[in-house]
Amino acid sequence: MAEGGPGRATRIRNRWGEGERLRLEILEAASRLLSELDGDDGLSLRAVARATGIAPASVYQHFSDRDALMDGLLAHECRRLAAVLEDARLAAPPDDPLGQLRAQLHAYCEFATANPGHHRVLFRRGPGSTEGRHGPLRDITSAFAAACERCARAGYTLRLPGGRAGVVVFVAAHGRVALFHSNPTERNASLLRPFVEELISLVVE
Amino acid sequence: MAEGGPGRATRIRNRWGEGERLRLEILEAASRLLSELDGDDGLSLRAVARATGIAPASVYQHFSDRDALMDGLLAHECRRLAAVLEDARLAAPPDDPLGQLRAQLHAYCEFATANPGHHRVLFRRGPGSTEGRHGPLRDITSAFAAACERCARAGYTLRLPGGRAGVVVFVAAHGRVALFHSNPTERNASLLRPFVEELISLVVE
DNA sequence: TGTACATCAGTGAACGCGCGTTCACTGATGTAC
DNA sequence: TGTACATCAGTGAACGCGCGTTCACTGATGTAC
Repeated sequence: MAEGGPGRATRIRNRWGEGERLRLEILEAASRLLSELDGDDGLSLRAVARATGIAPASVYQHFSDRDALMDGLLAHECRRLAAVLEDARLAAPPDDPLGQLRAQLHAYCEFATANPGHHRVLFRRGPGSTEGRHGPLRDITSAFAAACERCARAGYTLRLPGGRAGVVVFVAAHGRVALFHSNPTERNASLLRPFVEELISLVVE
Repeated sequence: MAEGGPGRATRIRNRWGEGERLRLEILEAASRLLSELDGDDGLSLRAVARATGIAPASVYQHFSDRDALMDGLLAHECRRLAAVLEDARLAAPPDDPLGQLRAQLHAYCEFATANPGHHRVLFRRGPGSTEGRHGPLRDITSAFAAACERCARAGYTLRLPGGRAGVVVFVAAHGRVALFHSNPTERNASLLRPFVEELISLVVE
């Protein structure tokens, strides 16, 4: 073993024909690592390999280089966040679109504050190549825009046209989260809920 | 010379008793480097030394280690941003507090979009030690809160109490800037002005 | 059934690189006597 | 005035480290005949 020290998990190799499983194992290990790191510094290819319990060279069977690994991780985290938002919407009453918007905003803030590393990976500048690679932004903003349009159809009066209210409210929550992460004195998750309520009060009625 | 290659500027050493000058030269070189890097990756102690035109070891005469250098750079950039905001306020008519608020918001966005690296350094998680080290946040938010309170005193009706309007408006602009930096499709500075106007329209009157 | 070969999942060791940091030093400029 | 010494600004070379990446390999499992 190249590195058998602490942190190197023991692992039984996948069976013949099941090598593709390792790809997901790597992404899940990287995701786990992000939770422990609370930031994305130190998220090296070698660290991911250690967390997965494999040799660094083995990563190259599934990702052509470090950038490809990070792109894969970005896509993985995009799916996770999209699921969180969809779950929040489904958990709110189906006939309460404002409640759904509120629930999704709170879910976003909770995800972002509880998972600093994941949030960082989702919203950071990617490695050069714009090709075929895009963050979670388009899906998220359109989700919030749609939520606001449902509110408008249900009779709420919004103070911005079309989906703009949703965009503004999400962007503002994103800004609050960014400050939560960047400033030690702002790292208090209980301040996020009232902030979100303020935002909603600005935009609706 | 340890590294005489390209990037190493020629430099005449400071005169006897003027060694303190180098401290500022280092910070200014680091700041210049941030402009070229448009991000804070690659902002190593050695890269700063190269940009300053000195040997890496010489940095240690003014900063005890890399973290101290970064703290010094943070303070340096805080002063720059504070000056930008103050200049914007002074450039607006003294009897137009709403114009001052608007000017400061636009100035913030312009600084942040034109200086990605500087913005990143200002709003990122610092090196562990919270002691004696704080970002520009407190000064900025209180500046915007004060701007909003001036508006209220001048007769404008704000839809949030006290300085909250200023805080919300700044946080939302910060969120918009963060997306500008994180998402290639959002890197269009001309979209920031209408966004700021939307924010102001939400909060005032 | 046996056996030669192909394919698979993954490894171990090495490479060159830039990094942060240390340490003894160099040469110029000041000061004490 | 000269001279020994102290202080100053800054250097050069080396250290150990973790990194991304490459390459020939190993051992197990499948397949063709």
